[in-house]
Amino acid sequence: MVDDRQGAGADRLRANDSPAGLRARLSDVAAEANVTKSVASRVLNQDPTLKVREETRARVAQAAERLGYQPHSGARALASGEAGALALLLPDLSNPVFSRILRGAFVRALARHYMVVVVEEDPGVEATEQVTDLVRSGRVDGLLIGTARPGHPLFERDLAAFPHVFVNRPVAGSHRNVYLDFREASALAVEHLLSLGHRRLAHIAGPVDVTSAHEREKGYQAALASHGLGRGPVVHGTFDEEGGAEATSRLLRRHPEVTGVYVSSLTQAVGVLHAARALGRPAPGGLSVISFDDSPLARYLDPPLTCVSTSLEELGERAVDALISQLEGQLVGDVVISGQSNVVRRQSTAPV
Amino acid sequence: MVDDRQGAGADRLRANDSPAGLRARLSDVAAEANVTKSVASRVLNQDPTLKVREETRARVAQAAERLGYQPHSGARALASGEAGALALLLPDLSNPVFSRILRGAFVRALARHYMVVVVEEDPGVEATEQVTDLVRSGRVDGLLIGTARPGHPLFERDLAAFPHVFVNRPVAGSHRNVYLDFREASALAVEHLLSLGHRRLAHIAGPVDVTSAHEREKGYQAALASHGLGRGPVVHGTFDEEGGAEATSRLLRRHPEVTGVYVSSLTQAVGVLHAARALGRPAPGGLSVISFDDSPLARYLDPPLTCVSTSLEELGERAVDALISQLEGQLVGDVVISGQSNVVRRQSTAPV
DNA sequence: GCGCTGAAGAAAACCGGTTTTCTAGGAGGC
DNA sequence: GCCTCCTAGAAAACCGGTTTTCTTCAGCGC
Repeated sequence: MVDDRQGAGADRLRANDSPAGLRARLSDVAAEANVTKSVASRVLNQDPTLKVREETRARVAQAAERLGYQPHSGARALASGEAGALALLLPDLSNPVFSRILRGAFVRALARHYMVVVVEEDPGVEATEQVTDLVRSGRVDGLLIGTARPGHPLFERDLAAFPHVFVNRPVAGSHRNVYLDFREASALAVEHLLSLGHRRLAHIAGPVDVTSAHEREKGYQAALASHGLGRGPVVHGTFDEEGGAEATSRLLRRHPEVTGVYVSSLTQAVGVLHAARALGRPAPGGLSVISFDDSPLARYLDPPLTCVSTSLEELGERAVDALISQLEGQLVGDVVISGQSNVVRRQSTAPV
Repeated sequence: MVDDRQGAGADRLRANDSPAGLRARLSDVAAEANVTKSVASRVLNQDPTLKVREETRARVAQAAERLGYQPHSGARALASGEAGALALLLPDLSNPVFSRILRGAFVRALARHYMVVVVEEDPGVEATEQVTDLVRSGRVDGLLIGTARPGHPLFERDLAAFPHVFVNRPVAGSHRNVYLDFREASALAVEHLLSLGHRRLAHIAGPVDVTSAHEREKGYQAALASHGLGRGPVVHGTFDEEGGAEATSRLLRRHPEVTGVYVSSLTQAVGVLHAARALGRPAPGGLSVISFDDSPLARYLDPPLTCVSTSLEELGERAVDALISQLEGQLVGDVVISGQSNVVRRQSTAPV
């Protein structure tokens, strides 16, 4: 019948498919430069094993430029096995701590030609499944895990073999941690309070099973010990305003003698200021309050909050670097970000 | 030579390539179910044009289940032309407003089998380029644009033909807007102040070129007009604490007679409370303050902030729905989310 | 004059799906 | 008994890259 003619027609149409269409394909670039796909690909990817004349190389580069060539990410992922994307697992996006980590990770990843896919671990179990899918569908090449907790379902899986680093919340013995020097930061906070004459200190910590919070707590105790003050009181609360407020009322009930507290996070500190006020111990007169982590908000609280500022953006950046190193085959080991913390004095702390 | 043997060996190896390897491929599923790839694919994707016995269908489903089959996203994107991902463009992730929109979008997208890729428009120009790359590399199927401003570089491009909706910040005449009923929310705020006896009101607005802020401003004026109060004073400020504080001092200098203000955003409101305090007009006695948008923070400010709560998560959800409809070929038109706002009374507003 | 070697690039296989086209076999109509 | 039509599925083309293998040709030594 007419099958043959149709077939030929279709073929010709396809072969002629003008590069003026929508996107330029690699074959368009190759045709424009009078080379084959393979040469075009290898020139554009700087394949060191390729031998070409400089002139040809230039022709390909110009053709790509002229056509505005942008490789199809799916095709590339399929052929090369690399997705060019990283997943970042965060517990809570509404917390500025994590949006700052995200920002750092994002910018750094972009500079290194990777995308970042954010996953918020909201509904617990579902997020795990989602991450599994992300990995198994080949959408990402590695995981930046900011949600680590002991016994987290993620570690039960076979994902252990998949490239990953732990961001902010270290996992002991993993040798894949990127985190702030919590000891250092805690020492600064304690020393600030001591320098104002406070001797009866307390720590309002985060949840017991969050390692980053636990590190701050240990840093606090270590700092007290190094000043010969023995162990100090600690109360735990969730990482939000309510957790801070609730912990404060527990603290002041049990330890009314405390005059200075070091709070584990800024969101908690907002609740601490509130509760202190409500309990007739407004900062700084009734209680000196210093918080881990800074943000523009801190300046506008009542009273403006003294903080230990941290470099969360750098945390995100370094985590991306560590993960990419891992993808390239080098295991990096733990990365501890030190020497970046400093106390920002505002009005929530005062001499005794 | 031995080429043939090697070739055959390689082929056999590949053909035998056990599904116990790493990922199950479609061909593994097909082999397991004793059908061809095409049948397997069409069964799993519920192709309505496929004719198969129910029994075969079940065999394929079971095989996929047994092997834990997850299609390779790159391969699928390449073959089908659909990436299965949407980009969400946001101006500032550290602002909880946007993280809530993101959360809503994320959850909804997931339920509809799409990923969300977030892009923060930090460094201005670069972000535009980044979005262009995202689109042209076929990584996303559509754009959720939360960064619209008149004259934004994105609209100059040929992206107009690419599926997109505007989230939160409407663009007049685009017929692709998904936004809150700002008029309604502003009316509630104004009426709340009026109900407390305030008659000299003012509005602390966002940047002049942000349409969502402009809508609130118009809503404020409309509400005043509908109560026969003529036009009220408006001062503009950036969408952060400092912008709110600075606008407040300008306002109180020019209009000291004002007793109630409606603030365009919660971050600004923090600055407003601060500035009012600093200027000897602490809320609520010196100035009643009501803010657009609510958050847990508001409860813990001093004084706790009266807010018009909004459903930003729903905004994200509806935007995703609208965009997916568009991908499916139906142009939806503007979506205005009404009837969800209500005033949350706290202590920053009081009778005159 | 001839085989050898290396440079420069062409050709083809492959990644893992989707989608279109093709075909074997059985039922039904006449 | 033969043709047609339909069902159920097989076969193959294609998406746009990457990567491995092959080919051609010039220069060289002898």
